[in-house]
Amino acid sequence: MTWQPNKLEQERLEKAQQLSAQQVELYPARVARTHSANAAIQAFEAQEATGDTVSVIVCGRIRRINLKGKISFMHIEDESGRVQLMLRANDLDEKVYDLVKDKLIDMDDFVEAHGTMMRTKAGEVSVQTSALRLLSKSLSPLPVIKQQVNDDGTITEYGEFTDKETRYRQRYADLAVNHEVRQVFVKRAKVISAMRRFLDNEGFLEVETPILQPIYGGAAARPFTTFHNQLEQELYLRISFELYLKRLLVGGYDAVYEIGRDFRNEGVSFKHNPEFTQMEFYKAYTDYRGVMDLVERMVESIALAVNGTTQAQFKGQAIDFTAPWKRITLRDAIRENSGIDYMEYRDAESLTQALHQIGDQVERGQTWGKLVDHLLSKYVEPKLIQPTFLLDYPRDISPFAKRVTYDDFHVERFEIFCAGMEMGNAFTELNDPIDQEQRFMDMKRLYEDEDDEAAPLDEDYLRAMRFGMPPCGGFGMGVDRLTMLLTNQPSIRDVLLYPHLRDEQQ
RNA sequence: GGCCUUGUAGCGCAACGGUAGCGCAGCUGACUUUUAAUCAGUUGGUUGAAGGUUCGAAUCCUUCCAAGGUCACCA
Repeated sequence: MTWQPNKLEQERLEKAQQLSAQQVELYPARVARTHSANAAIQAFEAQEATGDTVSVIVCGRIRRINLKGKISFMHIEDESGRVQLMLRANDLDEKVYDLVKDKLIDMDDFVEAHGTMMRTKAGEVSVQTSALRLLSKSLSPLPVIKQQVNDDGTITEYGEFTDKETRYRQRYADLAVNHEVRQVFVKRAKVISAMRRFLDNEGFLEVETPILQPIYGGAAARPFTTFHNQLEQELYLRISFELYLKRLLVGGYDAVYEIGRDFRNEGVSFKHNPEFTQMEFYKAYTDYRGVMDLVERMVESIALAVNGTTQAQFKGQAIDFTAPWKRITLRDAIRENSGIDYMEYRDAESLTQALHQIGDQVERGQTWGKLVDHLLSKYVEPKLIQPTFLLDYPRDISPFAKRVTYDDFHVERFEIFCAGMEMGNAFTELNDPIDQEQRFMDMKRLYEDEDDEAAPLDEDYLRAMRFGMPPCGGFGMGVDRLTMLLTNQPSIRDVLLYPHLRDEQQ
């Protein structure tokens, strides 16, 4: 794609040429910043009473220009915020002031300003600028957003850059212009660091396991496939970390976790992206009830670190992460919300009929497990707004979980739901290698019945388990979705810097 | 993949089938404490793409492209 400058860009190219003709360096290498914008203002406010001079060199992108003849004002912005430059013809080299007056230095350029801090008549702390230097010439203008600071300190913005496609494709422009978008990704970083801090403090060891895997597993999803040329080996991008992490418990670690990227070759939606960030942990000598307590505390501590409160607003709903969260069995939740007790219909045929009786036209030929899952996602999931543990899932949709003690149909598994979304999944991990092998076989048969691609059987995982795996609980959580909740962003794309989009067409 | 909605100047938006317009930005000029600065003037368009209907299409029809939403798929 070759660049076709539009009219505005053409004008800027001409300005760049004029600057070069005047021996002004467009992209100098050396910078001499002493203060961030915010630090400069703070330093002045700290000294204001004594009247001492505060000399600064500040750098940033020009976000506002107000030319007023022989005096001009600019706002420059760095990551810390904005600071105003007051530029007087008297204070500056004449040639430099002309660059400003002739608009050869204009909006979106990066500049370096030398000067002393002062307060203007209108009361704004500013840099009385004695020298101004271009740091980087902007050839493509950013969308213009004007800001008005209200009496109560809030900021009203005029002009918008809202087209979602352009914002996602050109995230750099989105970030440069939309301050609140920058804030979202600051919070995202805090989510991850708070999560890591919590787990480290709980004695977990952070590990890294392969992304390129010869056998994918740990979830039911289609993988992305790739190929290693030299080894002539087909490889898959991981769909979960589960099986590799649990092998480490065989190796003798008591508690491990990983935060990283999973890849699933499935549909894209407001809560699905082909690559997404997952956290999984596994902890020996506990079970899914122990995991519940841990997860409640973890999410509480993350919410506090990110927002200073365990309350959150998401899509206009108030969400309260304060522990303890509601706990209800899947069976009860489905019975309460659909009127169907799936334990009264223990095969696919009769459960399908029961669904038809309540007016649900599910297709015939689905497995019993899938029908239960359908009941969950259609009748229960949308109603679970506050964080809720749904416990005890049917065995044949949960191949890695240990049986409950009270019957043969259910396993010790929970999922967390919040704001109508699945947020996490946990088991009392199955550590019986004979039972595990049987479950793999059962799953394989189920998938073959459905003419679906069978999940490959991971012999090495069974080999590991045969050495003995301690009883343990495991947990996985979508970091992107948690970030959505804590930043009140309605789509996963809004918490991913570079969400997946189709190829840009010429 | 199905259905619904959208696509007009750099950005945000108007225009009944009848001359494509407004605000901001841009450009020219004025202004030494402005802050959505103000004032005067002014440039900018193959209306997402390609066909079709019509005397006449941004507007109606068809196909395609892209995005958003929704459903399906997604333990």
